[in-house]
Amino acid sequence: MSERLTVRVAVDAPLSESLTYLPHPEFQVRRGDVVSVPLGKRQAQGVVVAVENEDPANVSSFELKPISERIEEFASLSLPEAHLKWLEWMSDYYLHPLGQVTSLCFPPLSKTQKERKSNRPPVIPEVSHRTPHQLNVEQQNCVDSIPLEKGFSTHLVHGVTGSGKTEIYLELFTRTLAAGKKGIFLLPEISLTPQLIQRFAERFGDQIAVLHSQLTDRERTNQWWDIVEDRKSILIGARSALFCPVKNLGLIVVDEEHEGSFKQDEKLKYNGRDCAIMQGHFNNCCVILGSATPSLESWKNALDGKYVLHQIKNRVNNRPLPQIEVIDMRLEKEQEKVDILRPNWLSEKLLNATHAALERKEQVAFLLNRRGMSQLVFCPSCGHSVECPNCDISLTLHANVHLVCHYCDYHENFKTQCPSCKEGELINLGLGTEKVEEDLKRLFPDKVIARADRDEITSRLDMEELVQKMEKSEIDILIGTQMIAKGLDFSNLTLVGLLLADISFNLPDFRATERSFQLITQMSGRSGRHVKADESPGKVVIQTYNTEHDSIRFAQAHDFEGFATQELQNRQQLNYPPFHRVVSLRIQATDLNKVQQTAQQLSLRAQMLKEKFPVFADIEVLGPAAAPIAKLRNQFRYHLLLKSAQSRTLNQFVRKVLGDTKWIPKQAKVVVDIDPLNLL
DNA sequence: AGCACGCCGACT
DNA sequence: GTCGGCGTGCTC
Repeated sequence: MSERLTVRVAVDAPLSESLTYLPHPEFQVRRGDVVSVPLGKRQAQGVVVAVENEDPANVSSFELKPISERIEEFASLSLPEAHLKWLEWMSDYYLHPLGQVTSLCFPPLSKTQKERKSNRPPVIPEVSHRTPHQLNVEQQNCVDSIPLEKGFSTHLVHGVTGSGKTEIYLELFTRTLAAGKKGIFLLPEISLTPQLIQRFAERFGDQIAVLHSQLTDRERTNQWWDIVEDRKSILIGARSALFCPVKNLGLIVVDEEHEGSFKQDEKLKYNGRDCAIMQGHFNNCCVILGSATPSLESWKNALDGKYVLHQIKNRVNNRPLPQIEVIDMRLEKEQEKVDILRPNWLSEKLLNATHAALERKEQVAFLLNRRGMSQLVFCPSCGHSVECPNCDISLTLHANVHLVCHYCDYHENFKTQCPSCKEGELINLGLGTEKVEEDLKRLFPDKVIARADRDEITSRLDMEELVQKMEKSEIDILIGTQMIAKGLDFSNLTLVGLLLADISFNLPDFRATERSFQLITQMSGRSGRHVKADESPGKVVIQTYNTEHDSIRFAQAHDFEGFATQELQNRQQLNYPPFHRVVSLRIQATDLNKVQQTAQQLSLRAQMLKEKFPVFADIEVLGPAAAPIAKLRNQFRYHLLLKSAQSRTLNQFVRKVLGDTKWIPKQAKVVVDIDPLNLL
């Protein structure tokens, strides 16, 4: 058989390999081109990854089909080589089919020529230009020490809250644009606030595009083309913005790099921060990670010299750091003061501080980490608690009428009679934002109280409205979850109360302490951001049952480095990240037996590989064990944890353990999570 | 992911 | 008889 050209295409289907096609008779394709190909009985979109001579050793037993067409819209757009390399790395590293990785690069709708009129406010606010602030010495030194022209390097900017990191980023983007290059600014979804976008708009006018989950498909598609067709130069977005094929990339900034929400928890389980660094690597440009509370992973990389460390130790204009007071709720409990007006979740000191702040016409925020608390509806006479029938999770009471599962969509009406013993009356243990709001309204009847949580703030417009009201001081007391702990900047907010700091101390998660430290530090950073150097600092009150906990001690002293040193020691002793890498293999199925059996097989395969290949000898295999959330959406869950000092070895090991996956029973599913953050 | 095939229970 | 449920298998 004579040699002929074949085309390898990564198609949008869960296939581990790309498929081989024949070239189209009328046009040539090159690597990176976007094409439509026949796939079974349908047409699928795909990306050409190679054009090569047919491998004679690998002549297939079936007729190859030719490519159907080049997709019109993308005819002039080929994925840049650096972007393709990055996509291939993603596919390899996270063990996800390349075709499904590449499919994330494209916008949800097709391009339209004519602009339709929309009632929605514009994605990019129209604001007048504002001249940049003069950078202070620390900020200027930081900017000057980042070699934008010199190719790939990663920089960790550790600046205390309120140290003006955003001004540094703005200046770096200004320089990038001046060099004729583009930039990406990556944030956790939750920090992608109107305030932030506005600051960029004031500086860069119509040079910016934005991609986040609150956009409609049409808005997203238009923003995508604005960047791809070079009408805009700075892309601001959540992790998925990395997939937009930005040509001529000169800078990537990842703000709040410690945020766990950079990790996608489903499908392609990637970490936006880590992938941003790899994208910088393939594009040969600088990557900046910024945080007031760097992740221990990044901190260790900085200590090891893999990242360049830049520290900003002072707040702008030498504003003082807030004063953090820790309240021991155990003592509060013991005192049992007869005070009908004061609910038991509120300490006397926090109540007094609230009165004082409100009298000075300043604003107060209460933060409640509801997700970490075990909300429990419970029968005091028989001990029964109400659980979700689909998940191994207790239900949460809303508005005193609905019982809701926060994991699946299950909800039922709340009846006070205990369904188990039919005698007791169910009571609500634990504290929710709704209860806090109710109690505060009673305590401060003439104050305006607003609540910010998933139930109250559901859209971009809700958030914008809330922010505006806070800015105009139309709100006196703000109650919120995580949502309000990040990035917000209100000049009149001088008191922040963290109602229960003990968020996840009891969760089986080695990162609980780190998360707690981050939350306290970030939250306290919201307080008193605009007091002058000689004024009294903002105040933070932390209520806890664990006053001596590392996360609280170090956060109170504003001592990140002390905390990191201590916590790194703990991690090293237990072979946890950042010293070792972790992979979680989760087995799930509707049938518990099937799950246990598959988990057992999986663990057996792992043990055998360890014995057979000496390179895998140092890999730790933990489990199999029931996952902390043992049942979710009617599926039972077991997991295996793999640990190794070498990410590369671990990757190879996982591939071998899974094998061709034909051994996995049809009813069961094995889910791979590389570098997992969520171990539930 | 789609899409078809195939095997079983239920209906005009 | 055949309509349609979803378990299983395949896509160059």
